[in-house]
Amino acid sequence: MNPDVVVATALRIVDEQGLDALTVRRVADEFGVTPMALYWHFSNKEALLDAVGDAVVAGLALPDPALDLEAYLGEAMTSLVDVLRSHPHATPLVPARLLLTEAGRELTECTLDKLVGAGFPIDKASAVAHYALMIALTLVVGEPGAETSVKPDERDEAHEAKLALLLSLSDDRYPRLRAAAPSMVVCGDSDDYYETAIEIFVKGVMTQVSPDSAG
Amino acid sequence: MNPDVVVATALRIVDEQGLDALTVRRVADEFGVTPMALYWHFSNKEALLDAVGDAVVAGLALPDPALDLEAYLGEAMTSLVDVLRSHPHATPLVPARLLLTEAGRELTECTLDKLVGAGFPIDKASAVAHYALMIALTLVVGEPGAETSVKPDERDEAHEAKLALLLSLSDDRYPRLRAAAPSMVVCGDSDDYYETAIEIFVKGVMTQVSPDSAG
DNA sequence: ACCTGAACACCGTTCAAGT
DNA sequence: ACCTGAACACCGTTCAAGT
Repeated sequence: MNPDVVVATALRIVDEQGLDALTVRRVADEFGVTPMALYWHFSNKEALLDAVGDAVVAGLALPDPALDLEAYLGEAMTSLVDVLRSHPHATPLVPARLLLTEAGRELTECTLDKLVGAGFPIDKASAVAHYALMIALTLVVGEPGAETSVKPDERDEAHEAKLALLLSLSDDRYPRLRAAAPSMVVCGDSDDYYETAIEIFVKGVMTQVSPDSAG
Repeated sequence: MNPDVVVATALRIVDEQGLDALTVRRVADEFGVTPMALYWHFSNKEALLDAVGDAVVAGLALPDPALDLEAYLGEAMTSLVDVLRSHPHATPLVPARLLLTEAGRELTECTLDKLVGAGFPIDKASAVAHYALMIALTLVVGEPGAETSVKPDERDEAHEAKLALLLSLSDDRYPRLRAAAPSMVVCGDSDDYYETAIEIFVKGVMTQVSPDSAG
């Protein structure tokens, strides 16, 4: 038992049973050990959670730095989304750790550089980079049909209940809502869901590039 | 003691001390009553949280339905952001309740209608409406300097620590990150932060409008 | 260096009992 | 109809003690 295997085990628990299922006692059980044993390796639960977040961020792929702003921003967000989708339940741990992890810093630095290079003042570049991270985050946590806030075993019932509720609405007052009900409950194509959101955001950012600064 | 005053008290606790501070026992104390007394009015804690979420959504202002897509979408997001900013710590309770509350349904229905009217297929309209909600949400929860995940009394230290850490980075490897450090830790102008994000998203959505469907 | 055992101050919640 | 009291199964964590 060492910090690395503890983190790996903790991440596995989170992946399988959600963030709430990660308790000090649960991890200890996994090693056939007293809860207090973990406090030798981690000063407290928060430190363990931080390490789990770091482990997720470490899986981040870095886009080619030679890409231009539009392409880089799209790749950066895709890269973020991909790593978060591989551990959706651990996603809430990531934002606090991104800038404390090598890969996250690298990605942010390069994103900022592309934005500044395109004429964004540093404050606005900073805001845009922040938006990009938060949107990637929220897309994963809020993916219709894959909500991390609902436990896996309760998902199907929750979806049916939500669908039934939307379909029970008055067709006079809420025709669009009723028509959209199935796609609000579970998204038809996950990849499409992410691609579309990223495209919208990236295109939106490009509308903010001042015309007189093309280099 | 009735459900309404319990919800109001719960919301006040959340506003003042964060979501984690909302415990059944804490609310009971506020009324000088046993924790179990609350179970007469709410079947469990989740039901209380739902009611708090509903109370927040009830404060939602509805934009003028006569606006066109671009204006309406901007107003809708601004409206969402405004109501969430008035209870930032309660924000995580909102997404699950939006479609279960009159005001939320109204806003979503009208947003979908504008999108469909502009030529979006219903599935894509549904996705875009979902993005808009989630982005409003994440902007509030993740506002630099106002993170709801950090307790009010620990915020200033947390900011200083984060700033110091960013500034301690190598200027050779992370020049942009260092330059952006102050604006990453706390955002200079909150209103600007929200306005910019909304503008980017709305402009991005407008790039998706197919040119042959202007009515 | 690494782990145990007992204890503490918290949780949400059930169930029977009071008025 | 509305609330209490005692109890249960959980939390994270401290502190002293073991090997």
